Amino acid sequence: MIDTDSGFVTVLSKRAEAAGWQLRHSAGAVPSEELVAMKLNAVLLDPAVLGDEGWEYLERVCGMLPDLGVIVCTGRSTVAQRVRGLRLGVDDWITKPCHPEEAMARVEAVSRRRRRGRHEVESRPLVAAELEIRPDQFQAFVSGESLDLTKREFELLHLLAGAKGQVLERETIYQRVWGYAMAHGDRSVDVFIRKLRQKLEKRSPNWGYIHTHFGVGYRFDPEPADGLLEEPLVIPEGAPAPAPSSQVVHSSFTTG
Amino acid sequence: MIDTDSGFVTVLSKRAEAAGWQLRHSAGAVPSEELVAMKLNAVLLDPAVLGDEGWEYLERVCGMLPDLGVIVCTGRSTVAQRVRGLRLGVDDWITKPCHPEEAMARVEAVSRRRRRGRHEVESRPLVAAELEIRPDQFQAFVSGESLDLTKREFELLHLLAGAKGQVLERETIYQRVWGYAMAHGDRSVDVFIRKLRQKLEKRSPNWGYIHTHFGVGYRFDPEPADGLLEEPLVIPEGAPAPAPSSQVVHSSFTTG
DNA sequence: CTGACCTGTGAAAGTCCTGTGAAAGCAGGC
DNA sequence: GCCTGCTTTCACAGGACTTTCACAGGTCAG
Repeated sequence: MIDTDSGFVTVLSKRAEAAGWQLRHSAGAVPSEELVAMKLNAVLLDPAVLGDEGWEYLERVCGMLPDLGVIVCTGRSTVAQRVRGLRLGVDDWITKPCHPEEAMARVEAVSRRRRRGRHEVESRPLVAAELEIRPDQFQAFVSGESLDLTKREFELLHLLAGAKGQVLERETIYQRVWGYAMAHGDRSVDVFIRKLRQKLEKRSPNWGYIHTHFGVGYRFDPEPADGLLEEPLVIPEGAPAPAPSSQVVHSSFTTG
Repeated sequence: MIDTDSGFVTVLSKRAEAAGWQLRHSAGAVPSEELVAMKLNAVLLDPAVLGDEGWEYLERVCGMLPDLGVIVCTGRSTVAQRVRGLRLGVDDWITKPCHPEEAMARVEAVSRRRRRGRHEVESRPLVAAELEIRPDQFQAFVSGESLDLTKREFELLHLLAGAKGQVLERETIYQRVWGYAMAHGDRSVDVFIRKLRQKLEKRSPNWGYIHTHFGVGYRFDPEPADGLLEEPLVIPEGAPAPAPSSQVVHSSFTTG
């Protein structure tokens, strides 16, 4: 909650506590990195306390944290202002003075819809080919042996595997693993994909798990690595070799 | 939209149309099965028109269609009523009279959050003859085999197939796939059409999918390739294939 | 039938994307 | 404070994909 109206803050704090919510309060703008770190469901703020920076701040927060619920609660406003805010990414706009119970209910409504889409498959083990992913251990295994994934690596793998078969765009991946919007030109996702591929191949060399979709993103789908040609490829002359799939780049083998 | 206030309905209908939305209107309760069938993003309703059934209806709809955005727009109400509604599953509660632009913005905000949660890539698979187009994979398949389309190729095919039967002009195609206006004399669309035809014929030789309309553009419409193909093309001289009706040019065969 | 115009085609030139190795930041533990 | 392991950033090289071009073949109006 970002507001300076101490009466309103106090009342809401009490109700929130009574409802079992965790509420943090600030009297001024909170950098979006800190908002990320707090792992909030939603933020309730009065942009008036930010002065001229209000709109800018709203835009920044909504842009960088598209998954965060944003509720504006402020004094008198024009239709144009409200529309501008809502278009900007604000989820609900309440006018002060407002009944704390209604504010609570609206925060709840926004959070509810936000949660709804979230993947519920949080803690169930996931199996794909030789790979076993155990969210409860933050680790993946191949025939009992750990891949020694770091936290980020694991989250990335978990996300991809959870959306098996679907192409996920870099922005989406970043947004869901890192928790905020990807900066233009950021290559972190690529780097982590490489690390994952390395570790995956080390323990499970005969499978390709992560596929690249050029210009789009990545897709998780275990496939036997048939790169190890069992047949000494004899191709009828005249017939051009079966074009290796042009777009889908199979996880390459680290040939050094 | 479920409301009886014809003025409000009319105004909103116009704005919705202008914004490119599809709006359906009813003056009374719509069974939830029908709501499902309509594949709505959101429903905007005034429970007052449902009389005593209002609450019951709201509860039923919110309960049965948790993924549907529900916005109540009604006359004077108490805090208790609004809180009850929001707790019940309503996503936003607007008080009449309200500015139509604000209503639009709030519907948009609810839909946005709804979509965001699902991280949904628009639309489900599309099937035409032997062809299956899967937006979630940025790829098209014929009997399970991928066509290995690149991003652009896929988008082009997706656009054409989505407008099945309709002739699309080059300018339109370019605008929708490339995202900006086509420069005069640009042949990119033609080139990509050729690539698509090649890949389509490779996997599905007995169907013609993309048709050229001379001087106009292209049209997607699967047609069995006139059985002539099974014969080792011996065509009676002088008499070419059955006279192409009007100006429709059949996709040519790559004879080298 | 002829000329102007449009589309199909193959290939070269150009652009942008991804994989990669390594160095530079950071945070936590000893 | 130093070390260690993790994350982020950087620059570069090889490729995949796009765009462009010139020409050939087809289509239409007169």
